[in-house]
Amino acid sequence: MITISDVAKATGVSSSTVSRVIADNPRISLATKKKVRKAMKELGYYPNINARNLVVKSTKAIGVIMPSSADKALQNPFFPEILRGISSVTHDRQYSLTLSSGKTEEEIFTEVQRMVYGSYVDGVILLYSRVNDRVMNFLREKKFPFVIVGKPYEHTKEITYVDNDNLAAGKEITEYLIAQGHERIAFIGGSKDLFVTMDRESGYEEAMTNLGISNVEEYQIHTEFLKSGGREAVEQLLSLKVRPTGVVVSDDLISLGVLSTLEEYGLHVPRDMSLVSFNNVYLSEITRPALTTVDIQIYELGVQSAKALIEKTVNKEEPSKRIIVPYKVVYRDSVNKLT
Amino acid sequence: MITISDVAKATGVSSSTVSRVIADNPRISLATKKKVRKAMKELGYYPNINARNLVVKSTKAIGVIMPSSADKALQNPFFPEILRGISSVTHDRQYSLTLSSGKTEEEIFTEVQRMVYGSYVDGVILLYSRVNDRVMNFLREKKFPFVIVGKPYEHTKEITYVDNDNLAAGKEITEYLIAQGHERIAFIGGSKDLFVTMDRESGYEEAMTNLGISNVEEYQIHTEFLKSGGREAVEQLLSLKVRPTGVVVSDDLISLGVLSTLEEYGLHVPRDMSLVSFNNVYLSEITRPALTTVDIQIYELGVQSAKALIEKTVNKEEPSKRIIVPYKVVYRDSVNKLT
DNA sequence: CTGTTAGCGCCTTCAA
DNA sequence: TTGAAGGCGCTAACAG
Repeated sequence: MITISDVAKATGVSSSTVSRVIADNPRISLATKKKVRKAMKELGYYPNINARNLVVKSTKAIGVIMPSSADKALQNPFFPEILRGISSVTHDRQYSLTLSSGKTEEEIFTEVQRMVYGSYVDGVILLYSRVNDRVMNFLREKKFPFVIVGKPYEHTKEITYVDNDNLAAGKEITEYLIAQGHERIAFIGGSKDLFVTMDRESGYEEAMTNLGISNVEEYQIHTEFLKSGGREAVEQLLSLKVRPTGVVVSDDLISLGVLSTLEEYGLHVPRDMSLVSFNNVYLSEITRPALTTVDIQIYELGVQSAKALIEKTVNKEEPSKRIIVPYKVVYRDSVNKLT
Repeated sequence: MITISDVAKATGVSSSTVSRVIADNPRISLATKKKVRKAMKELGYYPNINARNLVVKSTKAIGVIMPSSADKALQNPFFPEILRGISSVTHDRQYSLTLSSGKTEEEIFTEVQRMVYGSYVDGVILLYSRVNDRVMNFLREKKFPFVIVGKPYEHTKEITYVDNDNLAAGKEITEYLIAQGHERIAFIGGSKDLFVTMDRESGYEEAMTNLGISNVEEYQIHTEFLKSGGREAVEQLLSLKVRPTGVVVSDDLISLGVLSTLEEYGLHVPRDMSLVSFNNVYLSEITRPALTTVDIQIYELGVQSAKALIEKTVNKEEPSKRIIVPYKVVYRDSVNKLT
């Protein structure tokens, strides 16, 4: 490994001068800068990040915490996509990106502890938000910079988070269904204690009551993500004496299962049943029919959260904020207009 | 931040003793060990990773390089899944995991350079393998530890890589189709210069010729991943005077598009067309029909590559090896038995 | 504009 | 079994 003092020697200056050249300190003459840079290039010098981190007490690295991989939800294309967003800004700002996942909540917690205490990272992005989350509490307690993608359970004012207006989105997409003549509309959502689900569902409920259509309890179903997910939910719905004509599904991935089960039962979407959902993951254009879904701009969620976090880490006094990424409904072929 | 000398003071020993306790050095008496550990706990001491890295010249971190995000392929659930595998071993061994992606090949290259020269990581896993890849060449040249998931283009003997026996898999799955009575079998693959595609296709070809069924060139189609992917390929196939009765698709994701297009054209799978593919991504059980596909054990690919890499980093002399993760055909409902 | 000095937190000889 | 001393590579005052 070739160090700062190697290039210092080679150039005949002191190592602090070299250090200043690296930092592009304006008080160094252009002449020496050039000289030093030349030597750096020739010798193939690259700064040792650990040495630097040690002294400046910053790592220029952020940690991204994934939900526990027990959650099959991890398979959601949501994650690669948000990672793409995050990493585009870390790349631009020369930050690095440490990924942390764990099988259990426990594992995740210890990883976060290591990250924080060991100064692995300057801040952390939480890719999930659960009620009363240990990790989040820890971070708050330690006053360690973090941002949440999604909505925090409590202390909303003191936590920076990046989210969509899921309530509005839920409302809008439901109203769209209504506008197409649907009245018996069901809701299929993921786990009840996920905020996304709750918000989207509230939006759905609001739209329904607003239009004087009473919320039928049997029409609101919660299910696991993959596989069994859609299936059970659909079966429940189909067993009802009065079937819905449309359904709002809280995640494209669940829609896939729903679609599949529906077809299995010989029902055609959208003819026999209309479907709308959320996320606009690439899958939603491949399914048949292609899904009408809310594009929540996953990539942008990543970008915003990374930016917000980095700001927080460079300026610890940065006030907490709430960043709402706009959504956009993408109309495709899964909805039928009732006459 | 509380340091080693803080706990030294608190315990009345020297900092070197504390350091040895951390390393669990056997030459320290149990008594002092206990005493020191107690103090560490009370004070909430955690080792500073950068300081340690600086002196031991190792980071206990590995870098994972994703394919350029220009490739829509990134959306493949393959990635979260392999990351899960990798991170399960990094977690176990207390390594950390730095993720690097980039929009362009160029970006990726500079990131890798930073990682390597700046001692961010001890080694690198390449999640893609392209012909004549700059990154790979760089790594080889620098003799920096790395492993490839997939098959390297050249220097196969000197590079450690983790792969499936895609040729055998391609052959087996094709033979299965043949055994079901199919003779006109097409192949739809991703980009031609991806090794996976090539190998799987070779397997397909072998199976066909083995059985004296000549390879029809119009039956071998290459396409982009998402969206348009399946569509074009299918249209090409359907335009043929003699249509195939079965098709081997090189990736579940492409199968989705294929399925969708087929249905659009009013063809029923498997009745009118049988389909088999590769990866056994969770999607393949949700589609209708559920796909018969080769389970390549993505998670395990991740585990193996991480293990191999870590071994390489701790023992630089570790010989290169080729690790083949077994595959397994998962039979579901996308194939029709012709009588 | 540049050099000297000190020190970040930790590990590792070398002595004792 | 433990301490003292030095150094990893870099930056940041403080001088000049």
